[in-house]
Amino acid sequence: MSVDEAKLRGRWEALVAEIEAHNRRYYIDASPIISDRAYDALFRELQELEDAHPALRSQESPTQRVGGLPVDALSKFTHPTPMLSLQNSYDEQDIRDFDERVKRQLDLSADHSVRYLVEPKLDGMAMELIYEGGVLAVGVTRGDGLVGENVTPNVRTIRNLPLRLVPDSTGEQVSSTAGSGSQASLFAPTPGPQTKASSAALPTRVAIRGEVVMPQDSFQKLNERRVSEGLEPYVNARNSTSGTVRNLDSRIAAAAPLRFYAHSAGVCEGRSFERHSDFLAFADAMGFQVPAGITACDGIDEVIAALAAIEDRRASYPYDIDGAVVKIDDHDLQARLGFVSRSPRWSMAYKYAAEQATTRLLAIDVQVGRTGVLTPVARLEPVFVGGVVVSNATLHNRDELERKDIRAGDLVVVQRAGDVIPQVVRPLVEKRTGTEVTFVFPDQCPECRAPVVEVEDEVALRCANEVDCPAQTRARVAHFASRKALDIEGLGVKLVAQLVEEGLVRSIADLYSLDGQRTALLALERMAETSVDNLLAGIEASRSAPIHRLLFGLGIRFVGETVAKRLCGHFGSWEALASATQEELEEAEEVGPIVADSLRTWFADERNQQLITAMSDGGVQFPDEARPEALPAHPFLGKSVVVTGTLSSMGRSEAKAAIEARGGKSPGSVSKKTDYLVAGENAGSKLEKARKLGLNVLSEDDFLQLLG
DNA sequence: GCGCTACGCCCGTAATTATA
DNA sequence: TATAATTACGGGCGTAGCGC
Repeated sequence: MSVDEAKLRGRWEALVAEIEAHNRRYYIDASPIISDRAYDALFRELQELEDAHPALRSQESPTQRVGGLPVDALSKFTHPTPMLSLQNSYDEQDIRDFDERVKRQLDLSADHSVRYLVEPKLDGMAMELIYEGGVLAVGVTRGDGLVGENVTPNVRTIRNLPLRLVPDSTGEQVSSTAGSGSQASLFAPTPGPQTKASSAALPTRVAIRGEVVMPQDSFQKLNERRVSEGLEPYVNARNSTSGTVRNLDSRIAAAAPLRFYAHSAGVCEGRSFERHSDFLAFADAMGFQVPAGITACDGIDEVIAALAAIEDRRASYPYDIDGAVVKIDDHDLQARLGFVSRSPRWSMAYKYAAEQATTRLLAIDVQVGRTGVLTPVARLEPVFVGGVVVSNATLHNRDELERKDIRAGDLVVVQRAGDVIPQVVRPLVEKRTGTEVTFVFPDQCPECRAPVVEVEDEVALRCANEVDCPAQTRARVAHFASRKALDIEGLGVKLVAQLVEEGLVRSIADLYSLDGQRTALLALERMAETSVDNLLAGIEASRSAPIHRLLFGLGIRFVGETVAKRLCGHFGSWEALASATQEELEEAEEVGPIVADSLRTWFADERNQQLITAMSDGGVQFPDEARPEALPAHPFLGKSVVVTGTLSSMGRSEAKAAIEARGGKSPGSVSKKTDYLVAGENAGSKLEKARKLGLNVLSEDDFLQLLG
């Protein structure tokens, strides 16, 4: 590098650092120390410098916050570690139950005080930001929790997040958000972790998770602007946020008042935290905005007080909140509690009661689902509640309908449960006029007129015509094509309905012979060359889908996403699964007699065997499956690791848990299927047997090393 | 009995493509 | 070129029933 270049680079660095520092003061601390004009001058100088010397421009420059050229499409991005959701609670008792469960699982006495953090729960869009070498590399939406969408260009335009991690040298001036009011900040009484955080090393790779929101006042201004430009105002902030973040033109995102608030970490390499509060202090020190009002609590009584305090101050926050989150602060305790399927055991969301409204129930319709279940649906006089206009709501089933005594013509109370799903709470019986009509559940399928059957001890009523009912076929095919199943792009409910209506598709297998039906496809409504190509490409891509998606997509009763993964992980191949006996099926985790019976019955049915053959003939590959995809690669993934003898560093059940957490199994005895034997002190016959079988024997040290 | 999964359902927004 | 239709995706719940 020449002297001149070094000088330019130095000036660039200085400008970037200064502008970002001002950004932080303006957007996070709300205490700017220079005028807008002075700021603009700095910004212009940086832009001119970069225009004159494009080599200087990089993605961490504040000039990148104004948005760049539109992209063609959003790409998928796999989260380094899955983004889970939280278990919900709705009242004090739920929270106390949570505390008791935590103590029981941790073997703590009932009077022990666990240290919790209580944080406001922002109502926006979940986001993961991945920083590599301290620079923002990727922003990704939650998606299905495993794979989200890469929205990096849009995320870069969010003003109150750092494009690169810079330890905060000013030290004490943190987390003084506008609207924080009198509530003590988490960081104020405990300055300890924060100095520690800013002095320690930057992680080499870290995923910062949080929520993207539009503050209420900015949202209103945005709408005023839209109205003055002759555009329709947006209906609510959350959906606008979602739409903006997923916009293909990042200049749109740059013009929108998006803000990011950090709340937790995903993957974190090269840095660890003892407590969640340490992480929050670290995030704060690195230039992230952390929601105001986070409170550390000793014991559940303080938690309940903190929840009440946040609810009292709900209206004073600059953004919408829909509840609060309770987390165990200590990371060791978190690790000991672990996870259930999609949510951690060490955290709980506390959700506020939903806003309610009154409206007229116009009619009750019946829908037929893919399993033939008949579901009554309320058609409502449209009413604005909880930020949206509600006109439909599920009534679940006949029993529910009778229990609530809901009649067509009733005035009813409606809410959005959890602020999302419309729900009919109750009828206003006192407002009845006598013209309301009690709903009589049909005894024929509303779609195909087949008889409706009732199974003893089951609430649901079903259409008996499993094979030919068009409603069931439509729902089955749509389910097969849906995101969590085969994820066939371009095949939505409307197109499925057309395909079924025209007789082009009578079963899932027919999808795989559509290649030869171009002419027929082109004749369908709204289908021209492009759409047909897209559809066929989507179907082609699904031919090599992993078998757990296929299994889930088939819609076998009791086999959902989770169980399908378990089964495929357990059996490894389609053939093994299809030929498994009742007993073999029950050996798989989470599979009991009912699920096993459902599977065996399904595979034994000749029509289903023909279906599989037809799919296979249509080019579906049914590839073998090595491992559940949710877990990161690890030597124990999919392996059977037996522990014997006494380990000095942990108990046997802990060792088993550690193995299982990494995707392995830990049965009690050695067989030729065993991959590793961990031999502790005083190992006996199992060690002998393992040696005889020539298995891998690990010492405790080897084991700990492999655990990582 | 508790905890968890399966299943079904809803609304708003942006993008995309067909069609008028 | 403008409009309409369709898809995808973001936001999760309530209820039933299985597994442990």
